[in-house]
Amino acid sequence: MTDLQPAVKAGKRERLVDAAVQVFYERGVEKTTIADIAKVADVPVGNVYYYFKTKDQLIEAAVEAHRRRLGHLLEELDRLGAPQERLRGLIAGWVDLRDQAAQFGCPFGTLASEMDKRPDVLDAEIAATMRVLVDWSQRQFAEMGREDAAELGVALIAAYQGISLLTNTFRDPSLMKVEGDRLARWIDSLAA
Amino acid sequence: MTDLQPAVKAGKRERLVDAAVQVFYERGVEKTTIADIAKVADVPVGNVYYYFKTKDQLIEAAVEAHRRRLGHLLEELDRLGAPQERLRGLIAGWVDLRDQAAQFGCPFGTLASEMDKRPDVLDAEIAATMRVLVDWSQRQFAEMGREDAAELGVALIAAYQGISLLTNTFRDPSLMKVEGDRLARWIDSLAA
DNA sequence: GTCTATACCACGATAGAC
DNA sequence: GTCTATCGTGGTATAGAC
Repeated sequence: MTDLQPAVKAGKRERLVDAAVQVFYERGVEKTTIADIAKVADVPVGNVYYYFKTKDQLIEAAVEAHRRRLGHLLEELDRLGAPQERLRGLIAGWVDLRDQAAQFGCPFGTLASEMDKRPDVLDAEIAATMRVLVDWSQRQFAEMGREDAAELGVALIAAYQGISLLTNTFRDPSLMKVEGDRLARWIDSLAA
Repeated sequence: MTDLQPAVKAGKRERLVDAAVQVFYERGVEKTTIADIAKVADVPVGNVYYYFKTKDQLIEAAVEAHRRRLGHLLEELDRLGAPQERLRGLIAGWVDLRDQAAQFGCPFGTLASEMDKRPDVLDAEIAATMRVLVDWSQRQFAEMGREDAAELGVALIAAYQGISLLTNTFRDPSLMKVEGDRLARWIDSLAA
């Protein structure tokens, strides 16, 4: 927050956010208690409230963490040469995490879905984070010379969110693999 | 359950299930209280427990209701002539409900997503219901002569689940419309 | 800044009168 | 079968000692 915080404080706060991201993902936000997060972060329960006054603030911090993580991933992908390669790189990352998806779904999509039902948390933060991903995809399609880049970007992210849900519902990681291969072929077929 | 129940009893039970389906959808399962459902169904709170001993039983009844509703929808679509027409009919239904999707997401997808986080409820029921939809889609693609019907059926339902999530996250019904049109064109392009 | 003990409340579920 | 009143549990949040 402000400058020059003692290292210990920064460490605890960070551990709490990391724990929140993890436990929200695995157990769901509604079923997660502050005590669950405190335990994983190895911080006494009451002390959590020194860093986050409410559970909602912890959720917001978790969303922020997702946004940062996503930003870094896309920076990595931007180093790849052609837009097709970057898109295929994104898909490859999804397929790599297919076992996780089968267990818990998409780390951010499940959060977005749950947060829609929680009116007090700012949807704006969730939507903005999802938009980072959609915008990036649309930019790649545009660089490929596609006039319909806008709808293709949406379609790609939707395909991922949807196959994450099905992979999770059927607990079958191979669904993600098959769909990833199909999407990669589709992208190659779109080259202008 | 057993035969020859008085009409009044059947009426109340049915009202409770209808209310559960509606409120679970709009407010989310975790945030919904028995009192919420009782109120919408116009049944006194304590009386709910005469029909359903636990909240989980109410959830199971709601899933069952989704399965029945889905079964009827697919029967309707089966009356249409060609498999392409049936698939386009399915998509048209999704697009018609785009405003609802923007508000609350896919009625069944959001439930499936939430139930993954609730270990006590039988996933089997959820997966079986989703499978009805996937199987039906795969059958249509197979009738169109596609060898890859299995992956196309999964891809179609995933596309719908994903665009429902994005439509909801961005609160923008037009996303569903644009993706629906794209999917319809895609299906036509697949005709053997 | 750290941690324990606890206030307070909401919800699921039950007891028992009618 | 119907309904009211209430219990018990568990979770968020706080008070206040250290």
